[in-house]
Amino acid sequence: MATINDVARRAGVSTATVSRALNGKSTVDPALVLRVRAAADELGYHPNGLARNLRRQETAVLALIIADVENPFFTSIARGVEDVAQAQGYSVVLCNSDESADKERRYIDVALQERVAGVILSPTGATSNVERLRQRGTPVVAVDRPLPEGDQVLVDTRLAAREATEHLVAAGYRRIGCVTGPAGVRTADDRLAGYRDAIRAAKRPELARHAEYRAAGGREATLELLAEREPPDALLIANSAMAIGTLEALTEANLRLGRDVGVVAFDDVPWATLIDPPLTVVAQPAYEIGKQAAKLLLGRIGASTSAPRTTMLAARLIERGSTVRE
Amino acid sequence: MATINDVARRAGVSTATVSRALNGKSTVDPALVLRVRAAADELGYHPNGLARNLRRQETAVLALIIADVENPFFTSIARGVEDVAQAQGYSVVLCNSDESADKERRYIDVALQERVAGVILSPTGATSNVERLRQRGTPVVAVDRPLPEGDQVLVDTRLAAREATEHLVAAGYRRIGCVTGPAGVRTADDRLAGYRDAIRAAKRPELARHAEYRAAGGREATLELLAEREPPDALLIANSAMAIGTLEALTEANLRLGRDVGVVAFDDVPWATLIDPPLTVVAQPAYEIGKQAAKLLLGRIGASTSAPRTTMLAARLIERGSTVRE
DNA sequence: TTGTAGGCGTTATCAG
DNA sequence: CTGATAACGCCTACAA
Repeated sequence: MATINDVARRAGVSTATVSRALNGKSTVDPALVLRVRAAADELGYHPNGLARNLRRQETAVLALIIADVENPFFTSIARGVEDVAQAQGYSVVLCNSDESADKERRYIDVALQERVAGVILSPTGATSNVERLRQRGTPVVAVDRPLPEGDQVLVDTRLAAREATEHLVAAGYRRIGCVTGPAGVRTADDRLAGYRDAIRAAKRPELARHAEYRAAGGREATLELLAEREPPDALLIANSAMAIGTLEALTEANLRLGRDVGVVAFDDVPWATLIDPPLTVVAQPAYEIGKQAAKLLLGRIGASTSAPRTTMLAARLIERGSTVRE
Repeated sequence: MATINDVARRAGVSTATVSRALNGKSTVDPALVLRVRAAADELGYHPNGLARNLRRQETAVLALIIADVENPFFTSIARGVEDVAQAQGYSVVLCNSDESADKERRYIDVALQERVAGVILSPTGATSNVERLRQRGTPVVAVDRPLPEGDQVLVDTRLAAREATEHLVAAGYRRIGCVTGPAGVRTADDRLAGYRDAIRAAKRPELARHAEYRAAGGREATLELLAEREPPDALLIANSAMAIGTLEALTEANLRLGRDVGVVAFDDVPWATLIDPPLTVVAQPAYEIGKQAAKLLLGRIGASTSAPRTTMLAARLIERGSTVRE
């Protein structure tokens, strides 16, 4: 495998000149630049990034640690991050923590060892993981879920849940239930809190269940609620994967969407308009979250630290047929 | 930032001993191991992966370059790769080539520079990109699309398209159309070829369109076909994103799925059973593709080269209501 | 403008 | 069993 030495020998110059020529330093004789380039091409030379980074003490790589690669919400964030990072010459390494604090810790260790320039993550909640990054001085930005005293890009999800519930009240539903994610996951707790805010203000009974952020979780929680003595006639569902389970459950129970049971779900998915009636959703600006987080992170890299910054984005309720009673 | 030297000094031993102790070499006095560990903890020492890899001339990192992070087919592959890689102590770096040969080249350059242990990719078709990896001796495995004379894990997508089309014929549809991906993308061409195989055998008219592998592409191609003087009464759609566009187009045109226009789409998506009638699909074993590819790649790493291997997996037609005429 | 040489942090080799 | 030392490949003062 060709090294800078081989190129230098072949071009009849020193390694210093090769380095300068290939890195576009202006102080090199154009004729030499040509000779070096030719030699490099002939040898199929690719600079060794490991050596380069070791020397420079920096890597143009960002780590993005998300809770679920199969969740469109997170892949949208990924694209936002990627687009901004690419434009600035950074690569993005995508890691899947799978909602597990342990996997998160492992990936943070990798990030630490590989000396990435910065980390964006949706924290599982184990703050000790993030603490290690901070100790080392690696910039961190949290997305989707808060990070105490850290940079973060969030959605006001409690407010969004409250508005979505108020919408159900206004649409004439009387017994409104909520299926949210696992207790302890901050977005799940916040959405539940927002639901409660609205329910109490409207003086309605509370009907809530925690479940895994997956279709199976949504399905079971929904079936449980439907089996109550006084079942709900509307549901707020905390993410799109769970919504799939909920819709399955309603079909099984022979309940008509909208007419029998109104449904609002978090996250605007491409298939929301394909079902009948179309699904009312709380659209989160996922791509924008990714962009903002990447910008914030890149701003932190190589800059002196300053006070933590929180960017709060708004979600948007998109009313469709699934919350129309008649 | 603490280095191995700091730890050595603090523990009162040499750097060599620190290295041996932390890497679990058996030939170290247990008492020293304890002292070293303590010193490392106190200093918050994380070994520098760059230096380590530079020294060892190897990295426990795989690059996975896929055409679209937002396509569930590819994220499923990613999980398959990840699960196998994790179990063997490898990390996976996910890169999004976005169906662009240029981005693909850039990511391959990064992989080359960072000296990853191996690469898994869905080739865009520009074989020159892969050639660079080969020259350097970096193992490569192609997924989803073929790589001339290389290791690959593929689905017999031509056969699958043929069977899906035959299913439409058997279901009683008469004018069967096809919406496939961009010309030049191998899966798109193969699915079109499979469609043609069946159409010719059945002596039916051919009605095909190429489009982008996205909802907008599917929508437009479908509208075009529907605007023909003799429009199709059934469609084979080459991926799930395009299927969304197709279903939108049918709704706009007031055509009932199944009864008026039968539809089969590639890739089994979670929402396939939520629409009415449920969508007939060609299910590809995406997770399995990822697993097989990772196993194949890991087998190549550090092993002597041998003849290229092709693993061909089968897709499975799942018949649902969207291909029932009455 | 070019070359020489030292060092980034680690691990492997070779003595002791 | 432990320690000194030489690389790994690159970049960048400093010197010429």
